[in-house]
Amino acid sequence: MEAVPRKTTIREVAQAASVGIGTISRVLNSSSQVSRETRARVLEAIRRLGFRPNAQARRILKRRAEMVCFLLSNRDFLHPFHARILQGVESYASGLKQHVLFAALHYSPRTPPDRIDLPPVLQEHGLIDGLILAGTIYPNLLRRIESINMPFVAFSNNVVGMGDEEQFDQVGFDDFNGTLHATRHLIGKGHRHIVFAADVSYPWLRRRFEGYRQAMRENKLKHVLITSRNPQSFVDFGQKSAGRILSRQPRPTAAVAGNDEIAYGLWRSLRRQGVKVPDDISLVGFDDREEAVLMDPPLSTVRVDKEEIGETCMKMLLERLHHPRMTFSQRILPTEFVIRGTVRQV
Amino acid sequence: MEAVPRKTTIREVAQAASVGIGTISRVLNSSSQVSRETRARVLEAIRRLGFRPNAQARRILKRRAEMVCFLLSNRDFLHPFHARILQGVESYASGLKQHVLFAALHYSPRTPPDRIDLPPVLQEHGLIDGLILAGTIYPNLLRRIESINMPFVAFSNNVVGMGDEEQFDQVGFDDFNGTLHATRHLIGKGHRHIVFAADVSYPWLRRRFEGYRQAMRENKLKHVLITSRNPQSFVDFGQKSAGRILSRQPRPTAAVAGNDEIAYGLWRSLRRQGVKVPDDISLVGFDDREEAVLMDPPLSTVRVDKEEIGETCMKMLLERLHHPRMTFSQRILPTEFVIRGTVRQV
DNA sequence: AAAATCCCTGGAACTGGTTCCACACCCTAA
DNA sequence: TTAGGGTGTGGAACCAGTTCCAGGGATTTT
Repeated sequence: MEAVPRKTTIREVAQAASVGIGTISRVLNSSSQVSRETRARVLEAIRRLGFRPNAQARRILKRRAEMVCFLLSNRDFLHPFHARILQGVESYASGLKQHVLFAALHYSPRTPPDRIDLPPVLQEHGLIDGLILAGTIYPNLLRRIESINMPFVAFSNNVVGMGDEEQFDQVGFDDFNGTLHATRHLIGKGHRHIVFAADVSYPWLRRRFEGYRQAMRENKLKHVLITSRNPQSFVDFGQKSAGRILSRQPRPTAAVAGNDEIAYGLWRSLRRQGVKVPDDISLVGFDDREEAVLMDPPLSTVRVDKEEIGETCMKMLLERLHHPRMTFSQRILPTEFVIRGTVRQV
Repeated sequence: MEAVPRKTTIREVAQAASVGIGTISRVLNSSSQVSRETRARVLEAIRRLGFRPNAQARRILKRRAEMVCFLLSNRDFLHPFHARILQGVESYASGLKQHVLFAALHYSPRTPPDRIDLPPVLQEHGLIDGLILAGTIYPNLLRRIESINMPFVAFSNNVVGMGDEEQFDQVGFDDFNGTLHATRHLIGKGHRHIVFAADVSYPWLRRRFEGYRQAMRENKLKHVLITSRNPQSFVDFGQKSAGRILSRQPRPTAAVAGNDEIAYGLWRSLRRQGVKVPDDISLVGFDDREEAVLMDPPLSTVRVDKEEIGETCMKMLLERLHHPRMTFSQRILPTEFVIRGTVRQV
């Protein structure tokens, strides 16, 4: 490897400006203890020599990396949903001169914590100050993170198998109220036979189901859960659910899908069978992914502000770093039902 | 801010193992010059004290950050396309213990280079070794990057307004041959009246148009370029193009869209007007975005291996870092036409 | 006029690693 | 027996910053 050319150091600048090294440091950190003339002379020398302070050296002394890691776990790919969270993290972070590292991790929920092979960023020490966990999170990963004493905040909607006694900083959005309002909207439009389609073994889909059930119960309506066998994906789950919905007597006039992908699968399969959305059946989704607007008609769905989730994660992590002993907090961000074209009045 | 607890240092480990500090360093860097017994004693002390070497300190001496920045410019959001490139960068990088920082930048092509406000990562010095540029790249950004002497590799497909004399490392995929093969495929299926829909003022769409034109020319067919006015987006462009395609005499039997989004808009608008794809008109796209498979029928399109682009960018950047004086290189990755359901035999 | 205070400045000591040189020790060759 | 070579080890010097203390000079207070 070729040698990297040596850069100008603080001592050379000090020499050039005929001041001490301490003064240079004070100018760089805009401490007020420098007279106007000295500051001007130093700044001029800095400009002339093209000096740029070395970030690493400062970090050693500050004991802060001013860097956090966004860790995406168990996703074959950075979906737009998480991409937007990352974007939220980055845009908030960069305003505070904090940097964001991206890393991915694949692990099994059954691997013992100490066997989880963390990405290189987490193996080194002092590289990052904290961690934002996104993707599917199982208890063993949390144990592992705790074992290396790394402060973290988790995007909590995809947390699986965690007991209530678990304590950590988390940011999520309101699954329950999301479907509660969506379902109320359907009921308000005159629908009575409304089904819910999702695999409720996922905790977040279970919470959405409970929101739906609550809305049905408060209107004395019967709730119906539609599932399907061995789906290959959420879209496939939706496709397979369509038949089950149509075969019910009386035929439901509306369906609440556990997420937009299920809604998409449902929509596609219904359309193929000549069932029109929303003329024959109304449909609502959850998440407000990009595909929702692209559907025809565009999907009415529960919007989640992903950027805000990212921003809140970053904010909370910084608080944690400033106050390590602070009690853990949990933030649930509100959702919003967006009315597009897949719900009709009956 | 609360004080961060001091960590064990190499000197404490040296004391505990009754050896010199140099020996600890040698053990850490698995240099062979350490006897078996000494190494064992040191490792034991490291384990007992829970010592983890400070990454920053090493970086100062090595003059390498072992970190690169993935810079996404002028995108309102990290689309799946670029997300996959990032993923490719990260997965290749992490195998080599290199880290990837994510940053976003918005700038105008008309801002003078020295006025471009670079993200914090690039303002600090020594934080990263190099840069991977993705998103839309104008010459002024390159000037700016060059002015801070930061080695970089650009994802070249979205480079705009660059003269041929411009020299820099770039990785791209083959726009020209992509549409060339796609169009040949249509011709092979018996199509004669084939149009191309895109705004060719984008250099990459222009190259795709040229590939299409080449295929038409070599078969002595007339090429037709469809554009539309003031589109709000690529999808909208496609929607607005549908009418123009249908009004042509004789009516085209196939359309090559400049990208999948245009294809999607086209498909949606055609379907609304009762024109069936592929029965009435065949359609091919470009990029193979996630939406392509979701369309109904799924879209035949030109696949681009985004992960490979990312991987190649990272590989090339590392080469550049190892050999700063190496001549610039340009890699064009091949594309592949994937046959799905939007092309029929005529 | 002397003492106290304030502002500004220089630079030694420090951060936590790596590098390199000197040296001790053992083994082999002259 | 002595010279020469290889291996293993200690630790000073270094990297490029920050921190802090001591001290000089100007200004204000006593």
